[in-house]
Amino acid sequence: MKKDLGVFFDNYLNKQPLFLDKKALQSNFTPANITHRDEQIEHLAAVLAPALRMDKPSNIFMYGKTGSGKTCVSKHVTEQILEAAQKKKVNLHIYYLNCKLKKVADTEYRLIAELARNFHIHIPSTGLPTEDVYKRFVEQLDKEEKLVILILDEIDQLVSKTGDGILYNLTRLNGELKKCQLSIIGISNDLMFTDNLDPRIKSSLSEEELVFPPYNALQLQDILRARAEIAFKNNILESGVIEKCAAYAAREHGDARRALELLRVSGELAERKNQDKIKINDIDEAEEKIEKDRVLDIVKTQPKQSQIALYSIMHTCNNGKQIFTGDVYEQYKEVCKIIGYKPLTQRRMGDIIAELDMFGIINARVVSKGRYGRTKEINIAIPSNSLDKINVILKEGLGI
DNA sequence: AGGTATTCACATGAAACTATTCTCTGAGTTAGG
DNA sequence: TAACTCAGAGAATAGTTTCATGTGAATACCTGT
Repeated sequence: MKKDLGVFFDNYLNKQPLFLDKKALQSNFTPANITHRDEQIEHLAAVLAPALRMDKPSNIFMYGKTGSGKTCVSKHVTEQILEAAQKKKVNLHIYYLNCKLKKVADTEYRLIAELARNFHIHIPSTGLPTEDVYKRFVEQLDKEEKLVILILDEIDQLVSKTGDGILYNLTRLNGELKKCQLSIIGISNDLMFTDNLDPRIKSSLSEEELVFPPYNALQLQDILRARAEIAFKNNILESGVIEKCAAYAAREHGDARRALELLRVSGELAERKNQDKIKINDIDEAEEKIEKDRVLDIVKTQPKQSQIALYSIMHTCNNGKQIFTGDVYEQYKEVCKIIGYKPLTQRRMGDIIAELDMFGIINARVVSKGRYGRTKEINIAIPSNSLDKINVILKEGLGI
């Protein structure tokens, strides 16, 4: 049976959109002027400025929680300095790499390979010793006189995963380079990151440091207003909307990214409901939706074994009773038998449970029951109204 | 009663293993001169 | 003899397994009063 959607689409097109330019609320948007980050911008610019005279800028380290403007500031400053360099005909290259990107830059090999690819060297995704990749990279770099600034975002993730050898190698690279010079800008979410770093690396890498304090609610409001100006038509925000978004995000260590997302999703919801204004309770709805989508997305993209684990947890966890690792493992083995999967070891199970905990899908807390051992106490952390949906997804995915 | 020793049921760590994907190298093969 | 083919050695990586060691506190076991 085919339903005539013509009317629906006509309605959609006739509708006045609330958005003028949705891009301004998306996370990769770099606004022309950044609010409340003047100090950091100036500092970063001052550190990088020597590049315009072909002097190597100091390495710099930037700390700050997520959504405190680190990436934004660095992009802003580097764009401008690139422009200036072009005018002055300075051979300056700037590369931005997010070390968290799976399959792109999350290991030493891939990081260097990705850099090398920026210089148009073909590096295969595997098969080469890492040393060779370095060699090829250095060769290419050193072909002409130039300055390279490397921005490594979320560098803490990379180091915690693969150790600090990469940083050592990178800082050492300057010694091997004859014509070319390399500066590193490290960006980290973890404020304690350099504490457990080799002191030599630490000193050479953080010649300069830049701290990004979290935004407070008022600053978030300013940011939101500036972006809303670009993103929305005039007068479609009910009063108090900005304030509430800011307040929500301020609660979460001043994460501007969250605030913007909240505003965007609120707008989308309002638009879908054919409202001509964004109302305050759209925000609550938006927050719920964001959380729900996040969880759903995680559940869907988990590997099968994790899904089985989660399914087992959900089915052991009936009627809110306390459950422990052992219970889950027993149930898990049952489920595996039913759907014909080879069960993993309990050791692995423990890790999977820890992963699910990290995602915030479950809460797992180590408790000691004295004589009766030590284990993890597990609770489901999903709001009950999306439990059913997740159950369906899991059953579908596992073919039960 | 108060103190210490045990003991449980896993947690947590490190290293080794497996399977897959992909490269490089050099021996053997082929085809043209 | 140069070009080609192809097997074998070796890397990177994700996901595990194996082995080893750690651990918080309820209980069992003393000990002296």
